[in-house]
Amino acid sequence: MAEISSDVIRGYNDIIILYLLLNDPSYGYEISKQIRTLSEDKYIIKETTLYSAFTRMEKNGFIESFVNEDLAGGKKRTYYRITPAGREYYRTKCEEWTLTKEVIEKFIAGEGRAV
Amino acid sequence: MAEISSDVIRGYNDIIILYLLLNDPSYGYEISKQIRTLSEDKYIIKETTLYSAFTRMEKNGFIESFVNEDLAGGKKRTYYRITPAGREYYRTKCEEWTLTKEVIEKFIAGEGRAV
DNA sequence: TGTCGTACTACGACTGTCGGAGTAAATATA
DNA sequence: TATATTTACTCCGACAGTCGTAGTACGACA
Repeated sequence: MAEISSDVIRGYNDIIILYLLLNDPSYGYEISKQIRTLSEDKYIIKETTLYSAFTRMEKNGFIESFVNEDLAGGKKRTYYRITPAGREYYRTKCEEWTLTKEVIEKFIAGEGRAV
Repeated sequence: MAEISSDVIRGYNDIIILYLLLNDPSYGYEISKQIRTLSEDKYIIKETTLYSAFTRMEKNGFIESFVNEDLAGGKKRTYYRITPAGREYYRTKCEEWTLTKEVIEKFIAGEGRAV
C-alpha cells in the first residue's frame, strides 16, 4: 500500500482540515482518523503536524477553539470551529488547487509519452 | 492573472525540472523561462529555488552537470543532464502525483456542494 | 557609455513538518 | 481489581526547501 509523503501533500493540510470542519466542529483525534479513513489509509497525518496546523490557523483567524465542558461522552477535548474567514480561505485554496493541478499536469508524463 | 504560491507547488519542483530535462540537457535560465511559458505565466519559479534544486538533485544523483566550453552561442553556462536514476525518480514521483491528486480531491468542494 | 537581458552565486531567515518523548484520563481486557 | 490499550493531546529541538536581498559578470544594443 503506497503512502503519500509529506512533501507532496504539504500545502494541502490546511484545506484537508478545513474541509472536515465545514459542516460541524471537530477535534484533533477525530480529524486525524477521518483523514485516514477518507483517504483509504493513503494519507496519515502526523499528530504534531495536525496540532500545529490548528494553532497556526487559529492565529490566522480561520478557526476558533472551544472546550467541551460537560464531559458526558469521554475526555475533555479541544474542538475547532471554522470561521467565515476560514471558509473564504478554503474556497480560495480550492481554486488555487484547480489551477495548480492544471499546471503540474503539464509536466507529468502522460500516456504514450516516453520517459 | 492568478499565480500559484510556492507552498502548493512545493514538492513538485523536482518533477517539473526533470520533465524539462527528459529529452535534452538544459540550464537554469532556459528552464526558468520554459516553466513560465509552459504554465502560461501561472508559475514563475524563483531563481534561488531553481538553482538550489539543481544542487540538491545533483547530490542525489538525479542529474549531472557539465559546462559548455565552446561558448559559440553566448555566455558560459552550466548544463544539466538527467541520469537513469533521475528518470526513475521522475517516474515514481509521477505515480505519487496520481495518488496524491486522488486523495486531495476528496477534500475539495465539488460542484453543487455547499461551502 | 549606459542600460537591458543573460546566467548565475551567496547568505541568512522563515515556515511547516518531523521524530521523539512525555502526560493523563477513559475504556477494554484479563 | 489490575493491567493494557485507546484516546487526546503537548512540548522540544531539528531539518529541508523556499525566499528575499544582494551582488557578480558578460554580451548585445542604442
